[in-house]
Amino acid sequence: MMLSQEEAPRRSDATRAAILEAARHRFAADGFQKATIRAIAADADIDPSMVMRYYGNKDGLFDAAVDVDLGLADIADIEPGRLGETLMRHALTVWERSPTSEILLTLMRSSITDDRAIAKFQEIFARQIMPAVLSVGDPDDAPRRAGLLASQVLGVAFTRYVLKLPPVVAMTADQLVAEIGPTIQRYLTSRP
Amino acid sequence: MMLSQEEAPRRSDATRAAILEAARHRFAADGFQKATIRAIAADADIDPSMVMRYYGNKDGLFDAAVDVDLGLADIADIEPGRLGETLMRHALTVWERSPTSEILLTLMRSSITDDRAIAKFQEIFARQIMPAVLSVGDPDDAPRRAGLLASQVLGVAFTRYVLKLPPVVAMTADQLVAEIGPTIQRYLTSRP
DNA sequence: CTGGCATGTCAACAGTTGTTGGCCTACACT
DNA sequence: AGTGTAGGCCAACAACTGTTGACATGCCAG
Repeated sequence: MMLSQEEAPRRSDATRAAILEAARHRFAADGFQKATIRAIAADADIDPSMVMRYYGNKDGLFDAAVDVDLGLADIADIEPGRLGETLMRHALTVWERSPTSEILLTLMRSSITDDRAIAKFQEIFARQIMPAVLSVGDPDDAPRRAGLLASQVLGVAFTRYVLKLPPVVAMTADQLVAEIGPTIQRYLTSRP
Repeated sequence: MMLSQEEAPRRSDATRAAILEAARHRFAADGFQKATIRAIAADADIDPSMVMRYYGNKDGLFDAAVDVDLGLADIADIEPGRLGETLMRHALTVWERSPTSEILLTLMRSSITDDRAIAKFQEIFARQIMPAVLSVGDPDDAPRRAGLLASQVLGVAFTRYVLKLPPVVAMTADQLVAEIGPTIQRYLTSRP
């Protein structure tokens, strides 16, 4: 009995999910190259060939594992004067909450070595960050402001979660919001 | 006849240098994992076993290839009011001039996947950036200010040279200095 | 000239990788 | 109950990896 033309629940859904979760962990910890299908399969407690069956190849698995929603849809509702502060706090939350943080770490760790990850990052920038910035301030100037925003937010993420520079790690979320929030605010509202 | 106890010029110096240059290129382009000794040797037009002979193993080659001077020694000479502007321009220069830029790109591309690169980055931060920041402003507060500085400068490098986000790539050096210089200035002179 | 030694080449090793095909098992439908 | 099929496991493949050792070459000191 076919329930629907698509999205039919499969008996293997649990396995698929286990693979995906293990993949996210491994990719986040090791990056695309270093994360092996064998290790992912071992974490998920299944056979490596299962990964191939369900996701085709390693690239397919990566694409499936890396899909993220930054939650920037309703940026327009934020009080304009508190944009920087609010966005910075939101960024820290997103970066410190699984599974989103694992996906972002995965992309960062892999972008270093793989065009796949760079492409995905650019897609996230174009499809989530740019539209959000478009909804505040001068639309024509949105790319420049979005670029500046990304340079600061990703810089914090890189130094705090990848390089783990001691002073950046030591700062609390409140401190980071207080220090960097104003920067974000200035970038978002600056004129060309 | 032994000329000296160390640093004697060797007949293989040219080969060693060729290996190092090829290694820098490959590491910068591919990161530590993806860059293979065979590829590096092919670029340098020598046998892979030569790499092993002169640098021990892949780790040794990486250590030898990744050694950088950010040129921050005389930061104290900069006019205090123009610190941010001057440092931002200096950073862009360093990141766009070989071979320093290649080394930094190498570290960034590899830090994603390898603890070696992270350790080297932390060393550069501790030995070059921290001392520089120590020489301006309150020494007790230097780590925090250096951390903020690094988060913004590395963020620009990451979005401009690794992710190549179009708006960040499109900006000229002058534009970046004008936009981001004030941020650096504020971070360097801020109070805790 | 002749020996030794640094330099370089060649081939092969052992391990790991992504990937594939064959086979067994157990569920779901008639 | 019987059967087709999806789910899962095992073993193996070919390619590639870092690394090693044996052998050739040519420079330089004696």
